[in-house]
Amino acid sequence: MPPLTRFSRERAIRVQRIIADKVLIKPLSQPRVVAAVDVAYSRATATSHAAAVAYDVRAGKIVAQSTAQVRTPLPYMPGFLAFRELTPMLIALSRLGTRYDVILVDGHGISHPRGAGIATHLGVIMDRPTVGVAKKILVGRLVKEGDRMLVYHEGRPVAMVHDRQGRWKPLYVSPGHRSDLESAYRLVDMLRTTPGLPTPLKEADKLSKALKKATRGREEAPRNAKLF
DNA sequence: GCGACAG
DNA sequence: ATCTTGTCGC
Repeated sequence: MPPLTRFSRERAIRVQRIIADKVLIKPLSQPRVVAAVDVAYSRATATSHAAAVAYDVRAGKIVAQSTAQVRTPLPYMPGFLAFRELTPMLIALSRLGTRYDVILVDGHGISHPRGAGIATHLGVIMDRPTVGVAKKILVGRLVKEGDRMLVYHEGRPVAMVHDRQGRWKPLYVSPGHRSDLESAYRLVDMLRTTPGLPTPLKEADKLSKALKKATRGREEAPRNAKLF
C-alpha cells in the first residue's frame, strides 16, 4: 500500500497519546471464546503474514481461523510496533467470522513508554477487550510484590510476570484495553498449559508461519489495495 | 555521550 | 521478527 503519508515519529507519538487516553482498565469477564493474532514476516519480499484464531475455552479447541497478507509498510522500530503490524492483524480478525470475548496479542499493552503498545492500539481501535503477551520487557523495572513479580513504569504496575515459579520462560502480561492486570494474568495462566505461549497464541503463531512457508517464493509481494 | 530497545 | 547448519541436551 502506498502510504497516504510518510511515517512521522512525532505524529505517531501524538497518536499514541490519544490512544493511551482512551484506555479502559477493568476486569475481564469469563471468556467463552478467546481470539489470538500473530504476524510472521518475509523480509525478502516485504510481506507480512497475519493469522487469527478463535479458541473455544470449554471445548478446548480452535473453532475458527483466518489470515491476511499485506506489504510490510515500515521497518521494526521499538515503541512503534503497531504502525508496522496492526493493519494485517485487523484484516485477519475481520475475516474470522465468529464471535469472541477477548483478543490475545503478541506484544505489550500498557507496558509501553507512552502506555500504548500494540495490544492497546488494537483494543482501543476495535473497542474490544485485549491482553498483551510479550516475551521481553519493553519498558519498566521488575518489582517483587509478595508472591508475584510485577513490572513498574512511572510509578504504577503495568505488567505481571508469568513464569510458573521459574520453571518456564517468563512472559510479560499487560492489559491492552477493557482488561486489568489481575484478570489478564489469570487468563494467560489458564491458557498456558505448556512452557511456551498460551494455546491460542501458539496456534496463531504456527498458522502465520505456515502461511509464510506456503507463500515462499511463488508470489509477488502484495501490492495492497488502494483505499480509493 | 551511553545504554536500552515488544516483534 | 528473520536467516540458517550443524550441533548440544533431555
